[in-house]
Amino acid sequence: MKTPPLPRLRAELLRWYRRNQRPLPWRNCPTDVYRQMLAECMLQQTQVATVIPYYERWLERFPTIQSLAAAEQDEVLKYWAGLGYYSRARNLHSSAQQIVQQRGGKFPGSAEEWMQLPGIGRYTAGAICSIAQRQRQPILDGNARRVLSRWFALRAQPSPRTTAKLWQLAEQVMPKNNCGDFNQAMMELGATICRPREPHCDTCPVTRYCQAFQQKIVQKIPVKKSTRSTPTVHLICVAITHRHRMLIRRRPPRGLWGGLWELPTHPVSARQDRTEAWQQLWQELWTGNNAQQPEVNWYDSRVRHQLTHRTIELTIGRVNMTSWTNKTPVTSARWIKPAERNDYALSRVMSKIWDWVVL
DNA sequence: AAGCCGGGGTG
DNA sequence: CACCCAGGCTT
Repeated sequence: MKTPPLPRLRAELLRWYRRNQRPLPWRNCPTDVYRQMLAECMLQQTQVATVIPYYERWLERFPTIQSLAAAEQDEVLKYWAGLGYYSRARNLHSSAQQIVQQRGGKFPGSAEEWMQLPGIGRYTAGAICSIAQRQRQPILDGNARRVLSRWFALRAQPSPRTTAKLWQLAEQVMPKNNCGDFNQAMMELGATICRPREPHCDTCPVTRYCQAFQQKIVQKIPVKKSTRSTPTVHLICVAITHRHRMLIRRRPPRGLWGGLWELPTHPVSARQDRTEAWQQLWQELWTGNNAQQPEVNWYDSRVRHQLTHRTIELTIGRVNMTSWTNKTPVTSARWIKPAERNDYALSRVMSKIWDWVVL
């Protein structure tokens, strides 16, 4: 593998970055460790444009790491609701508490220490250290992976070995000083110029040092991994009302939409119909209640929701418990007024269903 | 090494 | 639709 003249490549890239970087909120405060930590966590697998409004709203409610550490998880999830990958919010909350309660509010001082915290992997640790703490640490995200693969014309299949090789390259190309700017420049180039599909090689500042460009194989790099199918999962979701109140339930602390609230759902397994699923859901909500359960009015149309690796198809039902005597369900559930909906963290799809059912 | 975890932007 | 996004964690 040919190595480009690194000093010149670094200089050209940094020059381009200083002139062309996008004005992003977290770039106004590069050495604010809390804000950088927040941004990096929100940006995991999430595009910049999606993050910005969440980032701003979050900082109004949790301006400091102390305020975040002191908050209830419910409140934290509420400000993450809709952003996806909710373990990030739980982990960030937990990390904030560790920093405040166990370290007296003092942030970790090295990448190794950062990686001890939940939700902080090698990328995030490297980003915080290099950008906010001005240390010399490499990063490797989706952008850097693509940029480096092209610079070095790396044709290897995606694999842990390839990832290790790319980390090695990331370490090799980073400059002695200004490592944070260089890392950001690499990501910025990947996001705006060296894009996956239609890279703007005509405006790229470093084509002279790009092996893939020189060999005219930019489009073929990086090698994509084979795509998996997206199976469809069927769920029922039942809006249970009583005296103008809606029954909502907190989902289990881990797993899909962990810790968020929902109108009660239950999977409809193969060779099973919605009525059987409703019976099982009923048992979950009113454990040990053997009385006859009410009939559900099912809507004809279904709600489809696309996730990355699966399609969710929901059958929506409605139950009004007018003359029901045993109105108290399990502790994870509660009756709320429609106006109280904004007090609870709902996933995107549940938000959609709520509007559909309530309005 | 592979699966799980959301939701949105984009061609 | 398909692909990918400033990834991390569990199995």
